[in-house]
Amino acid sequence: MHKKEQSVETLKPAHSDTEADLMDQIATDIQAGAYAPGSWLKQIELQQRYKTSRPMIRLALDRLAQKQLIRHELNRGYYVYEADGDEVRDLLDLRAMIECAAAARIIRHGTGPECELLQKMAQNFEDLIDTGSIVQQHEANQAFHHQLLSMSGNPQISATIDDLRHRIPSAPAGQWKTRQRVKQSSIEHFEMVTAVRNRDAKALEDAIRRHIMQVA
Amino acid sequence: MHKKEQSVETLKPAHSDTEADLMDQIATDIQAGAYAPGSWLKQIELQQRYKTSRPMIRLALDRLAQKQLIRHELNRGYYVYEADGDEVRDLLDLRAMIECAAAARIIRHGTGPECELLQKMAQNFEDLIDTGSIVQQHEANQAFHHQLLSMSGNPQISATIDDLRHRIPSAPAGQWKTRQRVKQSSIEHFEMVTAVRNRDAKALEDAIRRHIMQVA
DNA sequence: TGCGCCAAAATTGGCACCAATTTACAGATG
DNA sequence: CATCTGTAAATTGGTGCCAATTTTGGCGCA
Repeated sequence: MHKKEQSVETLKPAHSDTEADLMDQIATDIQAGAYAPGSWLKQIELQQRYKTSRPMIRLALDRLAQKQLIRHELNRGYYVYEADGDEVRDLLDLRAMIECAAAARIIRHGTGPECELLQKMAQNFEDLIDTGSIVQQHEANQAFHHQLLSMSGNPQISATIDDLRHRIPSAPAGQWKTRQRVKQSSIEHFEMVTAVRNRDAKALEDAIRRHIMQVA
Repeated sequence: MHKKEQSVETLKPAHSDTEADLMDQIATDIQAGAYAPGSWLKQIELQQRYKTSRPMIRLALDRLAQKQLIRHELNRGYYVYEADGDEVRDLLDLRAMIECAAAARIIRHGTGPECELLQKMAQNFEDLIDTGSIVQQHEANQAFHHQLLSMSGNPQISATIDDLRHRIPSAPAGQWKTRQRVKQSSIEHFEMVTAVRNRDAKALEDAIRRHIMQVA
């Protein structure tokens, strides 16, 4: 058996309204590290855990499997999937590809107030370096990138990148373990803001590529 | 009622093995125009049509809704969704963005035999211009682009583009209505093959962009 | 003591039934 | 005659239950 058992731990027994919320909640818990990669997601446990019915759980698990966050083996169940080295490399490559190509559109369509909001989010991330928790930092980083991509004027880009990023193992897996790295991320955020302000597409593209590839 | 009723027509009563095949089959039938955009997908009809149970149908419909091929209204059901003008523009923009960025990688990683296979597929599409049906042309075109993108060495790229292309209304919607346009597509295919053979990234990028944007 | 086999327990997968909501139709009414 | 209304049909959404498969624990045997 190469699959590890799930780490139960004490999770807040929050319950969800719709099935979409349920899926998001499970996804959040997975990325927060509540369920270790390789651990089996037992349906009855989830059913009790999220205070919902079993078909609901099965639907949410199927959706997560479609998103490639978990995997399904017939008559065995669903387990948390962690992308291996090659897949992570390909995902980061694709993410950098899209975001860099979006740089020109961001420069073109980004308006003044949007730029200020972006600056605000970069500052918010900066403030959370010392005070915030890992998940707070992660959320602030995600919000920054979402805002940046939304300035491209093409909502399909941000949606696609969001899906992509969810498949890349992040915070708890440990590329942000050092504060030095988080600080470097923040610096690069401000580089992007400056590039957008100066309407310098090439500088923005470079900053984005360095920022994404720093993980590898 | 702004949603049209579904066009029943006579569909081959093929049945599927797994639930994934069922979803693909429904998706194929939708893109083949069996169900008109806006028409409601009634679960009992689908159940009889595809010779399967109702939970299976519901699972397949949920997956298609996740893929944005259809939409779901609570207590009303699922209906075929056709992307509007803005969304199509954004999807084509994103598709061109990714495929153009992939051009450099295709030039870099594309090997000789892969290039020959690509040539073969371009020829296959060419041969189907006069003899083949619309769906055959569509499949040959899809196979060509899939092969081209697989030569980038990054399977995530082709997977993402496949998902994207499924969301763009295609053949029956009528951008291939004229034979002239199909011929032009074939010419551009061979331009891409030539660019790959010459290892000319810029030429490949231009050909790809023109090819994708010809639809708009 | 280690290996293989067998039975019991647990978990997943699928199906059938029933409730809730919406839609369509018929009838009454102004 | 148009419109509103109430009832019936149809469709969807959810829950529970049971079969099929896998895992686990225990027993016998070399």
